[in-house]
Amino acid sequence: MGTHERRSREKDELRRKILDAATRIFIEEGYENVSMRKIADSIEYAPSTIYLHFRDKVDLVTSICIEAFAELDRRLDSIIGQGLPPMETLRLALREYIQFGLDHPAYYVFVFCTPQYVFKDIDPTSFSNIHTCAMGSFQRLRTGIQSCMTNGDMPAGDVESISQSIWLCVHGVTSGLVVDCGFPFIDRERLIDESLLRILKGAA
Amino acid sequence: MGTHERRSREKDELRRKILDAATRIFIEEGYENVSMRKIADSIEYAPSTIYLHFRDKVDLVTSICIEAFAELDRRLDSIIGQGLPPMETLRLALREYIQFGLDHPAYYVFVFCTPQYVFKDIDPTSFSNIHTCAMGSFQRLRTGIQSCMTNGDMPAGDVESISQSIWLCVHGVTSGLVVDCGFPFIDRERLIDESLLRILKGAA
DNA sequence: TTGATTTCCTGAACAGCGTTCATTAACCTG
DNA sequence: CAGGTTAATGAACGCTGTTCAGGAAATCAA
Repeated sequence: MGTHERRSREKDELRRKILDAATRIFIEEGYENVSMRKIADSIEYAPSTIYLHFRDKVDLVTSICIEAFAELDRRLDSIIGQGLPPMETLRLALREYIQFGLDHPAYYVFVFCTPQYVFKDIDPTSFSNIHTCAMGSFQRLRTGIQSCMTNGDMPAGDVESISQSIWLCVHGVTSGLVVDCGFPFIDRERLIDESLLRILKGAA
Repeated sequence: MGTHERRSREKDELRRKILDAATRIFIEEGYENVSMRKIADSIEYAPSTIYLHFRDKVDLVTSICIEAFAELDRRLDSIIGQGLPPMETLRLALREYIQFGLDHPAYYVFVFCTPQYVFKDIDPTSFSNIHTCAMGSFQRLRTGIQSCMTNGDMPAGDVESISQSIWLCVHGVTSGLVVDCGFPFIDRERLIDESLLRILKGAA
């Protein structure tokens, strides 16, 4: 009696359809412009149907972001796995982090540039889920810094403090370019590369 | 015949009342939670009256931010005016910049962390006004860097490139702490101070 | 003191939003 | 086929920014 299985498969398929439709809108127009009605229209269901699969809009968009940030972790792991010198690995990984932000502006802004008051009256678990996204990547940064110290490329010191400093700076480069607040930046590639060199020089 | 003058004074006063009411809500609840109806209620006017003084919500909030960032420029000028060594002046000014962001989270997030798609369908002049805010402060940074080079504290180089790098990093520290995306940061003061030292070390 | 004119302000309306919930329709089980 | 379960919906609630025809009040000219 595979009825159960088929039903739950159909349920998963609809969930997938919702996620895909929402992702398309989210990527193109950002969180604020994702609307439950737009999603529903595009998959030809009623808006209320979405609530059978997601608690609320934040829960839906968070699910999208979790998938995307898993992709970041894969990219980072692929760099780490190349067995390059610690300092070079670190630089490439940070470069990849920035590139990920530039490639997925809506995701990056939603997770790292959206203040809490935008998520007024939402389930706290939805909120904490958002930041589970980032913790995996940060753990990789911490490990990378540790390797640099062990290898003698960086003076021994408080790994946590240095990791957070470096993340803040790299986050600044990423968010500054992603948000694009109308500032007349110089050539992107050059700005990113020179910024990274300076950030690593400051830590070494 | 001071009628004209009185009338235009009354007009200014109402504009002021709107700005003050909006500022209160903006500070407490952020851009997204500012509503024309809330503002109107709190000053006992009809929502439509606000549109006689401001083109739209973005125009209103932008006016608020321009006032606030003028305050930042004053703070920076007061530091610059102390005649300290260039490097020390630079460090203190950057510290003040970060502090300004922490003191005025709603302002900082609105100007520097809000992507363009949030301002969909708005007058382009409203948008460009937002970033006029920041240009003054950035010009001061550029001058400060130039002084450091002239003084021999920094190797001669592309002032624009270094200024933008440093701003991106300092912006990262500010926005990272202001947005507070749930990350377990170490002690704020220490994180800020150590980050600043590393940023300046990377440029020197 | 009139009447005309300008200025200020408003109420209602439009189109959109996230979300809830009673009700219906479809399906599976026995 | 009856009973029960599940899926999906339409209508509604209370918000949002914004527009605009119309009214009220203050000013000006005669």
